[in-house]
Amino acid sequence: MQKLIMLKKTDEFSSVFSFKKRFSSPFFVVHYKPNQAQHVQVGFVVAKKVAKLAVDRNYMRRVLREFCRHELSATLCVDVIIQVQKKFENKDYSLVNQELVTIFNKIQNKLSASSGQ
RNA sequence: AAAGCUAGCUGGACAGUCGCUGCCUAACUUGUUGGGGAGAGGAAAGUCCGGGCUGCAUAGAGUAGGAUGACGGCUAACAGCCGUACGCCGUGAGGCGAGGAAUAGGGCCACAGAGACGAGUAAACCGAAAGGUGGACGUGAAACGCGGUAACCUCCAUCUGCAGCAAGACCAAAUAGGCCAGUAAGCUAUGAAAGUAGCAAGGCGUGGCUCGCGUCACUGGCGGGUAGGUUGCUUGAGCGCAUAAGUAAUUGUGCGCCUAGAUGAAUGACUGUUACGUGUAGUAGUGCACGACAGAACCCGGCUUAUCGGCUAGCUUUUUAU
Repeated sequence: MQKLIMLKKTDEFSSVFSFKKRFSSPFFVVHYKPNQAQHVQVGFVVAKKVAKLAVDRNYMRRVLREFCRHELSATLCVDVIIQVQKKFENKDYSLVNQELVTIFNKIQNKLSASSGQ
């Protein structure tokens, strides 16, 4: 299993944002940008506006990390930023998981379509 | 038994699957794998006080500014804690209290009252009048009196440099820029080669030409320093037990223990069994939900704020029984 690579620099974040491709759902906005590296790179944005307490923000980050580690295939060469729009808790877990799965399927389809052209 | 007061403890348990961050250890392909072990709190929070630590500043003294304010003690220090006294609240166990000086000085004193910190109303008296003397009754917490207020300034006593781990220290790529030194190549002779000798000495500008100067290029070196990395970074005013001194806070002695160290930031997610509590359905067995406040960021001592409950100890009041 490949180790999850995180986006860190402000430059990396803003380059993904300025690519202006995204999918949204009730809980998330997912920005993405194909990259040259042979693996997925992810970044999370959990604003203080979404959840005031540090505990809640940490929980959401951990759940997102968990999802990326399990579900993202290593062959997907793309930079992704998951931005949380709405606070979610433990009871929302299955719903959150579903949303992320559908979003990443969309991204996969889009990418394979564009590479096929 | 009920209702309370104070102090302390606790912050469900076990197992499985998939992971994360340090540490120890073994192997080799030197960053991977295997094994072992560790990994949030009583408030980690607010950043309100006080220290340690680090850098800068600093002869000494004073002023300004800031903080504190019964008395005595504890402490590294404090606005903390302990004891005593005083005031208020409570039947009581107990709780609360920024509490020195008003004869150093300034300011302020609502409503009522003529007048509120300096003034003057009525009667009466003086006077031709203007006005003056006079100070009752009443109001009010207080009416010239060693009045109140210092939680208004102030005075007195004591303390007080400034900044903070993004402190500070070290290593240091690329690019640009700084300083210093230098000019490659080539040709000829000799020699087996190494080498030696001689010629020649980068481009552009200045100039008739040479030297020189400037600039560019290249080579080498030096120093600053960015990204990044290492360190600071967890063994400490440390924790537990026993014992001695002390009313106590606390301190001494002995023995034992090692208990997170991340850095765009690990400590997680899911599942099962089970304990406890609450709600709900039911006659019941039982079923179904829900699980307080909240996440380390250099480290300690406090304070304040948030918090579903549970347990332990001491004490108080009321009722009942003996």
